[in-house]
Amino acid sequence: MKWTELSDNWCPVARTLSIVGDRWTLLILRDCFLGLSRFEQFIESSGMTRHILAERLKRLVEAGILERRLYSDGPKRYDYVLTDKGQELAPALMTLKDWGKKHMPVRRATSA
Amino acid sequence: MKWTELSDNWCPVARTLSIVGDRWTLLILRDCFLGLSRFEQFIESSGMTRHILAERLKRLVEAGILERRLYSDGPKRYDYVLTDKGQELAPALMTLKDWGKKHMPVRRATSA
DNA sequence: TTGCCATAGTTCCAAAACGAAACTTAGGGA
DNA sequence: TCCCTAAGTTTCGTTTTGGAACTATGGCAA
Repeated sequence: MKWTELSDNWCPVARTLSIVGDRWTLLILRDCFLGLSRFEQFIESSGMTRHILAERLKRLVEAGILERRLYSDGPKRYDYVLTDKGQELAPALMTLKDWGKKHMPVRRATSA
Repeated sequence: MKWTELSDNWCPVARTLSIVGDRWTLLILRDCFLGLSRFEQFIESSGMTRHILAERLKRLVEAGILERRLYSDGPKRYDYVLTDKGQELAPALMTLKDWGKKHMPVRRATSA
């Protein structure tokens, strides 16, 4: 079974994961909760490649979790902000944060 | 940057995701919380391939989230149970469940 | 004692996703 | 005119995934 087919699974956890349960998506959302909204900011903060970021942002917008917003006419530039639906993922991020603080101590410093 | 390098990230969310933030891992844990513990049960419940399941179980055991437990001598058989560390992921699963129930309605029934 | 069954994996291979780096597009400003 | 910013897109080699078949170990029944 492919992972994408989970979107219609009987289990709400599986349905949620069909959107946010891959390698980087929740990290983008973390950045949103930290107040970041632009492409280059996500790149710098998360360390993911532009390629993947672009694809994930597209999916998050389609899913109604982020909104793509024109912030500069002139050279047209867009940024990304959480919708209400996206905001409601805050508790999930909090629980993951709490678990990480308790159970995943840092071994050595990294740049990102 | 590779996703596995997140284990030493400054951010506890990132560190957590370096273990549970890939395509099937949280679904295995969901099954554990539902009381499942055996290889064939995970296969049937989640729909993932044996290949991936074996790899994920190994990582979860290494991470101290599951314990591999001999449940039958005779033909040596092992099952997998949550450690205390694993149990503490319950709140995360709950928040993902709640979000899914609210924001990801089912469109059509599926077998799994 | 032979042969089938259950259960937990492993192996193989093709297809899809990822990662790194270069390239593109659309103005702004010196 | 030329370089800069910022949001992507393209290309291509590597890694991961998905599907299916295969292996290992012993129980049990004929």
